[in-house]
Formats: sequence, structure tokens, C-alpha cells
Amino acid sequence: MMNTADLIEAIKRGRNPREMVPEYAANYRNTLQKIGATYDWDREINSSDPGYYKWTQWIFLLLYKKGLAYRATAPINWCPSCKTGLANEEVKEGRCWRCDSLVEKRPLPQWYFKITEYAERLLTDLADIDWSDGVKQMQREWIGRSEGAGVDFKVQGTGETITVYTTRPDTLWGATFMVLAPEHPLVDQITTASQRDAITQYVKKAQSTNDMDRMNAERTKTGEFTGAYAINPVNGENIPIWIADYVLTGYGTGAIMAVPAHDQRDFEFARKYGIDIRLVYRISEDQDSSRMVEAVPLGGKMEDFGTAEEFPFTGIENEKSSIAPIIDWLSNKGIATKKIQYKLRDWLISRQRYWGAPIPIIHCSKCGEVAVPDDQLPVTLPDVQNYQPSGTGESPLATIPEFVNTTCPQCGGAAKRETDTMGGFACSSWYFLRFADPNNADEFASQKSLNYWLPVDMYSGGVEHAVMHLLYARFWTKVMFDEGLVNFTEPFKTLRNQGSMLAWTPGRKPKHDADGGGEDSVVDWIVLKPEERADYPEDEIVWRWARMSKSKGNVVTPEDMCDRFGADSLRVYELFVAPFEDNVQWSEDGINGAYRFVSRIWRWCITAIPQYQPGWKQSLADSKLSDKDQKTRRKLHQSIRKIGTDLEDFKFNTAIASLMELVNEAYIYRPVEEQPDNAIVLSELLESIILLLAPFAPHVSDELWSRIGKAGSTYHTVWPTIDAAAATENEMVIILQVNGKLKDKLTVSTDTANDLIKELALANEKIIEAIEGKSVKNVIVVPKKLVNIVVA
RNA sequence: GCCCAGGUGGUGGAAUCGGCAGACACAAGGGACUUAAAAUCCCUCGCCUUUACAGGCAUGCGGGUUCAACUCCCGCCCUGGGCACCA
Repeated sequence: MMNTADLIEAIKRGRNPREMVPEYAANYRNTLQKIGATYDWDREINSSDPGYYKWTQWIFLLLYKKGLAYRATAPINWCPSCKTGLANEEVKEGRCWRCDSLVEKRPLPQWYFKITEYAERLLTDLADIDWSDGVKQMQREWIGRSEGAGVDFKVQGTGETITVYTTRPDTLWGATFMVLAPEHPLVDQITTASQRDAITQYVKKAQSTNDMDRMNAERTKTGEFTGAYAINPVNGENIPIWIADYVLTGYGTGAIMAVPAHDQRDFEFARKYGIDIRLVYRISEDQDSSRMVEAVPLGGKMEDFGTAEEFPFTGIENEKSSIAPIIDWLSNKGIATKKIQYKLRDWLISRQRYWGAPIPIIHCSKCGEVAVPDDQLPVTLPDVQNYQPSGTGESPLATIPEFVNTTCPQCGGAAKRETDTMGGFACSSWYFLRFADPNNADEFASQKSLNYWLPVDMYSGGVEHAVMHLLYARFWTKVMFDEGLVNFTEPFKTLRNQGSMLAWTPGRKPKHDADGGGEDSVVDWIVLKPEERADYPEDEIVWRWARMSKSKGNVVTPEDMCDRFGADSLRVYELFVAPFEDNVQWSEDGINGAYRFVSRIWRWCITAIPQYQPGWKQSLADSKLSDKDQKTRRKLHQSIRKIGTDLEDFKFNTAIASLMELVNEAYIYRPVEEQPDNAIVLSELLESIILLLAPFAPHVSDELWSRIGKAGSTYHTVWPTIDAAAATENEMVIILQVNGKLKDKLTVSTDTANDLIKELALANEKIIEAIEGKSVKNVIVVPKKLVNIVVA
């Protein structure tokens, strides 16, 4: 795979990623083979291979031709350590998701994918897929749909109009000022002469404030008056226009109407600058806006803003459902227009890196931006010495004339290639399609193979990809569906999230200035990289559990564990130690237990094998079974059922626990040093146990499978069938309680009538003792479960 | 601040359409086997009182509903994750 971690590693070691990728791939392959992961290695793909990224570029051009890829200059998230731009989704708590450095804003020309155009479909289609609620919720919130209205305000004394976006147009009557983002395009025009200096200064300050601080909602609000006034369209009043950095440029129109009585942010701002607070909804007669301590977003009744004919809403409740009719009313009057907004931003795909698929665009001074024609794909990475990032915001490719200089495909004149590459998430947004037809040189995959293999039935990945890979892949799939290239709209029908391995990792407190830490910081811990650790004072190191990752240098390699305990033990341990989706604090305690369990099964099977009868199934019908035989078969068939359903539910830990119980039962049925009672039941048990073990410990299972004389792998055999009759219990345990407290247990046949159970309970010695001298108020019989005697 | 998930023995975890709390393991202690160790096998193992029999208390804390609450309701506390001035 073409990924940034590999590039960082290559830079660190002063090596060329081109050489390292095959080594890394071989390493992964060895590990996977060692632990017995079954992949079809004929389908292995490598996204850094031009044969692969040719198609990434091809899809880029598809998006480009559909107007879904564009270049724009905007302040982007810039990681000073990785020396490249980052997508919104790659910034976590103001930091680079990969290296934790504080991101900066830099205005740079960058390529974007118009994922926002698919916001609605990305949201609604979540309903049709079987994913965890957590991931769906994260995507929903990331897309951030809101319904509201755009309202036009005229600027007094100019011809200008400013449109604001609001989800609460019903509070227009309480708008006492307007706020523009400092970057709003009209700021300069509307600012009056007397306010110009102050405004210029404020804008400058806002630009230099880092994003981390600016986004901090706890910070006290600041702003500056422009000197201009807007006209409130519902009542013709003049309201002052301010600028403040609590209004964001990228969302809505970058301008808001401020209703301090009903919005907390506006309230704080109004209080600070002494602006009017006017109620639209009143909670009580004596509510006084000058004495309010906080805004009241919901609750109260609408004030009187006109006669019944002019204003039909007097007295309505301040609740969400009141908003829609007012939007309709306002839009009939031409004051507002219904509008839907999303928090989702376009996906920034440019990276200023050597190692990535080059963006297949040519810049021609005559023709402008020109797509590289399909027959000239792939645009390959040049083989170079210097692939380090420049840090100037320009890709290292820009310094290579042989790469940059080319001819325009349209006019044939001299032209320059785009030097940005695509982030790794471009390549991973479609790789699952390539697996269907990995070596196809003519298409990204043939229709026939796509129809056969896709969409993906079961996909497993970490939650950390919730709003990155998993969102991007859905987007690309929908674009390709619209082009008729695939016949499904969602790439992954079912998604299960596995937990991560956590390692006990050294770190440190953030330094105030350098890391953006300090009192109010959301970041309170930073990983000490292995190379930093050596000369860091021991008593200042703060240890924590952190996700294992190459970059943190805290990984435990599976190879080592395999060498010491065997692949089967490692697999059993990892599945048994915690539920699939839970994170696991890595420790070696317990892996020995897994080893012991695998050995225990092995020993039991080995001593049972001499008695094995391949034809047990036929003999079973004619043979008489002892109580002991029946009990064992009951446990066996209950286990087959339980393990089967647990596997389907991804409950591997309890599946293994059930198998352990079965093995314990097997030892009771036939301790290793004794002769068997019934070779037929023993044979069934043996064969079944081998098969039940196979998903967890395939190597041991296959070996045992061949030792009972079977050909081929257990993986080519069917799961044992449940004998429902054998699995049925013929006895049940009834709990006997007095006032809800356990007194005794009763074992009866499953067909015992409730009346009889009640009788038996009341005749029970322990019960008689417990209720002696008290009056029985009530006797509750829960069928097949318990009897509770209520006494006073 | 908001949203989501969770809080159960020394440890990992089981059990939630309300019905035996602690399955299955790990660790620990004791015993058997062994020249010894490893491996294996057996026993003990939530806390407190008690020689024992037995009893009491226990699923983050405080209330509530119920014959019965780890499970449902209300109010807190804590941990992890996500979002973070989105108007």
C-alpha cells in the first residue's frame, strides 16, 4: 500500500520507499501467513504500483470530468511535521492524526473532491447498511445536516445585501445585531472610515490566531463594530453589523443574525459589548431581558409582533415544531428561503509529497487546466534521489524538471504538470473493487467480476476510520454507481469494528508553547517517540495505554508470540481475551492459558484417536446410549449450537469459552488415561471437537483431522450438524426463593406441571424452615425458572 | 460544554425482552506426581462474621419501581471514544 507511514519511515531511515514497499509487503505477508490468515495471495495488490494507481488517476479524472474535482486556493490544514496539507477528517483535536503535531492554516492552491454534493445521499443511505450504531452516528454528525433558512438583510446606505443562514428564523424579531466572519468578503466594503483602523487590526489578529485557539468554545468572545447597519427585514429596524471570529467562514454564508435572547453565543457577545437583548419568546410575565444570565433557546411563548392579520404567531410555543410554519410564512413574504446546510466540507486530496499517485492534470498557459488523456495514463512518479518534503508548500516533484515540463495534450505547446500527489485515501477508496479483478490492464475491474464479488458482504476495520476511509469509500462508490460503473450504492453491506491492541506507552505532558498545551488545552499527553525517550528524564515520563502503532514505536510483533507459543495459541488468546470490538491492554498474562487449552485439546484427541470409528454416524442410530453418553451428547450438541451462533454474532470470546466447557466435559466423559465407554459417542465427540476448534486453531485442527484419516483441510469440511433432540434438556433446575432470597434448588423433569412444582416447593425442607411461623402472602411460579414465596 | 459507549472478584471477562451474580480463563495459595524442576492432575479462591453449621453484605454512588434489579426509571460521580462557537 502507498501510505504515509511508510514514507515517514523511509525518510527517517534515509531509504527510498520504492525499495522499502516490497520489503514491508513481504513482511506483512509473512506475518499473515504465519498466523494462518487465509488470503487469496493471487489477488494481492499494491497501490504504489503504476498498474494500480493508473486506475486511481483514472477515477480522479472521472470525478474531474463530472465537476467533482476542482482546484481552489483556501486556508488549508497544514501539518508542519509531515510538511503537507491534511483533509478535515485527518485533523483530530487540532492535531495531525498521524503525528499529533499542531496543524496550522496556510492559504495554498489545493485539489478538492466535492464530497459535499453527496452529503444528503451519504446521510440517508446509512439507514440501509448493517454497521455499528457508533460509526453511523459519527458519520451523521460529521455530515451535520441542519434545516433552516437564508435571510437577506440590506445594508443601510449601500446597495449591498448580506445573506445569513439561520436555523431559527422564528427569532428574527429578536435580532439586535449581525455578525460577519472576519474573512467575509463584504467586510472591507461596508466598514466606515472611523472604524477602519480597528477593523483592519481585528482582521489581522484573527488571521494570526491559530485554529486551536480560535475553535476553543470556552474562549471569551471578541469582535469589532464595522460602523455599518443592516435592516431587519421583519421590522425595518437598523441593527449594527459587527465582525467576530466566533462566526466561521466556511459554514453557511459566513454571516449570522444575532439573537442574544435565544442564543447563548450571541448572548455572551451582546453582554460583553452592551448590545440590546430582546425577547421573542417570553417564559413569564416578569422575565426581564436586562436581568437574564443566559440565553433561553427553548421554552416560552411568542410575543406580540403585530395584529392577528399581520402576525398569526402570537402566543405559540417556543419549540422545534414551531419553526417550519414560520419559515413558510416568511418565504411567502419573500423574506426567507428554506435552506439545508451541512457541516461536511469538501475533501482536500492534495498532498505535497513525493510518494503518492500524481494528480493527472497539466497546466497550460493557453488552455488552462487540462486532463491527462486516458491513453497517457498512468502519470508515473519519477525515479529520484530527493523525495523529502520541501516544506514550502510545494511538492518535491516541483523541483524535477523532467517531471514538470511536458506538452499540452490539447494545443501541443509547452506546459507544466500538476506536482501535487493524491493522499493515500484516494487509493484506498476503491481498492476493494480491484480485488475482484486485480490484474486487469484494460479496466479498473471487469463488470463480470464486479457483479460476482461485490459489494463487500462483511468488512472489518477499526472505528478510527469512521469519518475517513469509510466515508470516502462510500462517496466514490456512489459516484461510480452514478456513472454506471458499479451496480450498488454502498460498498460495505456489513461492518464490524475490531478493537485495537493497546501498549503501555511512555509519554510526556505537553509544553505550553511548543505543543499548544497549557491549562485549557484538550491535549494532555504526548507520546515520547523511541528516539526522544533515551534522553528524557525518567521521572517526567508519564505512562499510559495507547494504541499500538509503528509511529509510536510501541508495537508487539505477532511473529515473536508465534515463535514462543505457536500461531494457534496466539489466535485463541486474541479472540478469547476480550469481545471483538473492545480494545485490549496487551499483556502476556493469559497467552499461556491459551497455549494450555490448545495442548489440552490435543492431548485428549490424541488418546481418543485409537478408538475412532469413521462410521460412527451410521452406528449411532442402532446403539443404546447410557445416561452418561446422553449427557455428553447433550453438551456436545448444545455447544455446536452455541459456538455457531456466537461465531455469526462475532462473539468469539464466548464461543471459545463454550468450547472450553465442552472440552472439560470431554475429559469427564473420558479421562485420557482410561478406556472409553462407548467408541461411537467418543468418535462423534472427537470429530466434532476437531471441527469446532478449526476456526480458532486451524493448524492443530488440520493435523488432528488428518490423524483421524480425513483428507484435506477442515476448512473444506462442513460444520457439524446439530442433533436438536440430543441437545434438548430433560431436566430443569428450579430456584426456590423466600422473599426473593435463594433457599434451595429443585431438579425436576422438564415436563413437570407448574402446580406440582409449587407443591414440591412448599414441601421442601429448607423452605418449610424458612417460612416457619410466618404467613404466606403470595407464591409466584415462573415457568421453568423459579418459585418465589412471599411471606410477612 | 454536547453526543455515544462503559463502570461487575486480585486480573481479563460472563450473565441484561427483570428471575441462581461472577460462566470461561488468568493470577495466587495448598496438595499429588518428580531426585529436582517443568509439564500434568486434584482442591481452595467476591467481602465480612463464625471452629463449624450458618448468616450478613455485595455488580461506581444515592434514591425509586417490583414478589424479585448488574438488568428498568430519576439524580449524581468516574473512565473511554467522538464532536467542539456549525448560528
